[in-house]
Formats: sequence, structure tokens, C-alpha cells
Amino acid sequence: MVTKQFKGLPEDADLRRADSLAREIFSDVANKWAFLIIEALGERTLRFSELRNEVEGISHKMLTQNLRMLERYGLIDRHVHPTVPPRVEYTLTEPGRALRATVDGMCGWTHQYLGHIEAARRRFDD
Amino acid sequence: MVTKQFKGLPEDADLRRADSLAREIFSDVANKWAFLIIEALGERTLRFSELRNEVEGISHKMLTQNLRMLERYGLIDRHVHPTVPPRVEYTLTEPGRALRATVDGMCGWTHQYLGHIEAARRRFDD
DNA sequence: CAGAATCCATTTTGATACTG
DNA sequence: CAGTATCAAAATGGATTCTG
Repeated sequence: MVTKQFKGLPEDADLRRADSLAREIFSDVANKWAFLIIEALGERTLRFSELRNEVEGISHKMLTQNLRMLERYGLIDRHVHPTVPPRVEYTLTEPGRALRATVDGMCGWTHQYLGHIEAARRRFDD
Repeated sequence: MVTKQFKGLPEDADLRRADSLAREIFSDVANKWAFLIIEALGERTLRFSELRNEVEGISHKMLTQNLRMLERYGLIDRHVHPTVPPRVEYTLTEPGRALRATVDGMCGWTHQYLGHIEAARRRFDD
């Protein structure tokens, strides 16, 4: 067994690090733009400008920023065609597609409970 | 058939409204604090102060704000005990529990792909 | 204890201009 | 076309104070 344990250093230091990493990923990815981008990509490959159109309301800057983040975590592949003008295509990776199941679930949930939610909101707002 | 259609007003005005509402809900709920609160509640009922401890790193203000939002959409129930000092308990409603499946899915995903993601990030950061 | 309200620093965001 | 940089405006978040 390979151990990273040193005297006095409990080996669940690894677990704590993993937890804080998990939390970091969770916090970064659980935001509306990331979700909407993942949803938009679905099974397709899309260019930057296509994504800009698909994800309604996203600004140039937010799109770039979130694409970088998703690429950094390996949720999307970025493929640059060496042409002029440049053509850059984005595709979900395996982890990205796996997360899509979650995002799809939330989309379904939203539509399923739309009535409930709208009613609740009206009640709350008096 | 009951229709809301008037002359000149296409009946998919309803659909558009529903879509924009769905989008609003989606955007509000797809944020890390809401997710973490839902995850913390799980099957349990928790008090404000308990939630504050469970959801690591959340501030008093963020907790109140997100609890209001979730209550407004009917994802949680807020029960005030008429005691002094006050005791306020929060519980997931049916729609809230349904959404928990999504949140759980994301938690599972995070842990499942932790290795993938960490490696991808290291690669990206050169 | 729960939470509303205020103030203030920080962050986020959008618009715009610039580059390969 | 895709992306970076910049700057002002807007939103967010935290600390603190005050209330029932």
C-alpha cells in the first residue's frame, strides 16, 4: 500500500483536500451560465458565435469566461480550426455529457413544477 | 375547450410567458447557495442557525436571502414557532424534494469525476 | 434567535475598443 | 471570428446595528 502519511499528519488530509476541491468545482459549475451552456451544447458541437445566439442573454464576456472555466475543468473540448477568420468549436467531453444528465433533470423539473411554483410565488407576494 | 386566444393575439403568447418564467426560475435556483441549502435540508427539518452551520461558508445575509427566494418559489416550508426566543424551521416541500434529485445528481457527479477534473485542470494550467 | 436594514468594499457585468 | 483588455456601472456580499 502506498501511503502519504507522515508522523502526526493524519491521512485524511487527502480527504479534506478532496472535499475542498469538490466544493470548489461545485461552486464554480453550479451557476446559471454554465448550466445553460451545457444545455445548449447537448449532443452538438457549436461555435462561439452560435453559442452566443443559443444562450439567450449571455454577453460576450460571460460566454468566454464560462467557456474557459468549463474547458479548464475538462467539461468541454475546444477545437480551433487554423483558418482565417478563425473558427472555434466547442463540444461536451465525457464528464460534460455526464453532467448534462443533471442539467437536463433540472430543466425537466422546472417545466414540471412551473404551475406549482408560479402559484407559490403569487401566494408569497400577496 | 377553454381558450385564452383573442383576435390578433397568438395563443403561444402563453408559451412565451411560460418560457420566460421557466428561465427566471432556472436562473434563480441554479446557484451554489440554493443548491447547498437544498442539499443540507435533505430529509431533515433544520433551524436557521443549524442551516448556518451546515452550509459551510454561507453568511447570515446570503442564507436569509436564499431562504426567502426558495420559500417564495415554494421549494421550502418555513415554520415559525411562536416562542421566545423565536424558533424557525425549514423543510423541503414536494417540489423541493424533487429538485433534490438534481442536486444529489450533481454532488455524485462532482465526486465521481473529481480525478478527471483535477487532472484536466492541472493540464490546463500548464 | 431570526431577520430586516444600513453601510461600504469587492466583485461582477456589460459596453466598447483593440488584436491576430 | 474569436478573444483580450479596459473602464464605468451595477450587483453582490459581509459586517454591523437594531428589532420583536
